[in-house]
Amino acid sequence: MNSKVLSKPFFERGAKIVAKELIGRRLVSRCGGHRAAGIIVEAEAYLPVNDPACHGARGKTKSNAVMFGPAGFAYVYSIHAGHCFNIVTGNVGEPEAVLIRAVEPQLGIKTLKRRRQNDNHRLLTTGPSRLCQAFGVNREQDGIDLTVRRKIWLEDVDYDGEIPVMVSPRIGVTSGESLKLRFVWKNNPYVSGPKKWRT
DNA sequence: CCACGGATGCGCT
DNA sequence: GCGCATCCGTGGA
Repeated sequence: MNSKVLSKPFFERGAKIVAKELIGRRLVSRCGGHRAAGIIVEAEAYLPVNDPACHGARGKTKSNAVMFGPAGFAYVYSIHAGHCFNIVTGNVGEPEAVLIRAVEPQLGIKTLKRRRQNDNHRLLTTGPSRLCQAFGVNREQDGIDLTVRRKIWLEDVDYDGEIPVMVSPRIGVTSGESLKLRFVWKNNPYVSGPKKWRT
């Protein structure tokens, strides 16, 4: 067991730097009694100030309350016909988070395929809603602690060289489009979005 | 109670 | 690349 769980101090920083540094780390899920893991290849930052796309921008509500709490907790919300998985960052009282948009499947492929009812490897965890479905994440995980090995957690991963990270505008946001807050593992096949924002 | 829209996904062209 | 199915939280009546 040489894998290190990412702890509070890692997340108690700005969403932008956390999003960038999460590229290449490992996401592990034990939700639903089955183990699944993947390498994060795409993440977006949502900022506490000057970011109209952030859910916390128009104040605290029952469903986004976790965003205003301490870092290192899960903020899960439903959208369209699925869910999105976020990690709260920064200070208490300031709504900021990192949205995990895609991972490269690593462990529990059979589980991922069954939950997704799809054999296409690229469609298992590419996109925030697909990722949640594959990893068994739903609103029941809203507010859980991500810094302990319980339901979901994140682990450090060792690499020989630098990870090639590319920056782009965020996907699907209708406000704050000019902000370059999306980070991807350059040329990784499991990154979502238009090709010009993957390479 | 009901209308509305969104950090989406799928199927079809 | 594009249209539309789908669904739940939110806010106004």
